[in-house]
Amino acid sequence: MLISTKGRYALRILVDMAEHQTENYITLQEVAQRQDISEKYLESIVRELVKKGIVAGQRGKGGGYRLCAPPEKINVGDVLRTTEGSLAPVACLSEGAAPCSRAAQCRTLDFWRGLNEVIERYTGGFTIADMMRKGPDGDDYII
Amino acid sequence: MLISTKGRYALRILVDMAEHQTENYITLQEVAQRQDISEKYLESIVRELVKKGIVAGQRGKGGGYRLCAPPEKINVGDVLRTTEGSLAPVACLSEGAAPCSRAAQCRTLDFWRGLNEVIERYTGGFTIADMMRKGPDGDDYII
DNA sequence: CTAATTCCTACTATACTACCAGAAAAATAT
DNA sequence: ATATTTTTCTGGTAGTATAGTAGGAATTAG
Repeated sequence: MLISTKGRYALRILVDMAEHQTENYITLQEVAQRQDISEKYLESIVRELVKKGIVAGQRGKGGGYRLCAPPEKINVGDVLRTTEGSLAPVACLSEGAAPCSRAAQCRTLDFWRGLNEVIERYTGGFTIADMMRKGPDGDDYII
Repeated sequence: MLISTKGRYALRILVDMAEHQTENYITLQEVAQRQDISEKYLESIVRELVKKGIVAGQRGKGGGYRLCAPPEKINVGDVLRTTEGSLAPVACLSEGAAPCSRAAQCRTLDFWRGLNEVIERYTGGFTIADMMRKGPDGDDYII
């Protein structure tokens, strides 16, 4: 499994926030309820997004979170790389991985590099805006 | 990480066997030594490849393993799906996964489906023959 | 001051990864 | 028949990662 729930939830959080943007901050409680995800778990995920500068947090009454950029500027590859650490399909292609001593003779390395590129290219070409419901108010169309 | 050592080793085993094919069976000991992988661990991986019909085992003296098809007919996607169970990037796209109750409203599902397809297409377009060294005898070119 | 909210540290249960050990079963050579 | 070589099978284990949970400190608004 390339992507854990952490990465999946991160995207859902960001799409949810993008669809419910106002001038005010959005609280985690709201998001957790709408998305039906444990608030405590969301907290740990959002904190990583804050660290990476994708969302900003504001403490205290009236506080919450807001996106740091418009949804069309938030790259899905960046988000997933934040939560997952790396999107590399194999360990030897992760950034900061120890170089493999067999690399020179490795018959499979080119294959893995190609797969890595395909994944990077696909995820890098998607934004949060691409995932938003394009309807008049962002709500679901219930028949 | 999409692919564990199991999947990576499986490919190395198959390429190794393809490059050292004769009329005889190839023993695990040989492969393990050449690839510098624990023989016991290889055993468990190869057994899965046998079950799937990718290689065939022969017990007893003179026994070992051989490929069931020529390398150009062994699809890398099939091999990896055997060892990894599934190549789906997220759980809800694995074959046999319980259908997600949020699927109808899911903003991210199309993204995941697209990623899944990109991965399937890439891995499905590669064979063991594509990974073999094309030199005269399959050995490494040292200098 | 009080309430609401993020931020931070630490813990836990479960599952998965990457193996290892030992023996049974089968085939071959002598 | 016996010894030898090989796969096949069962059952472990230490370490790491996943998916959370618990509790409280820090900060801000009213």
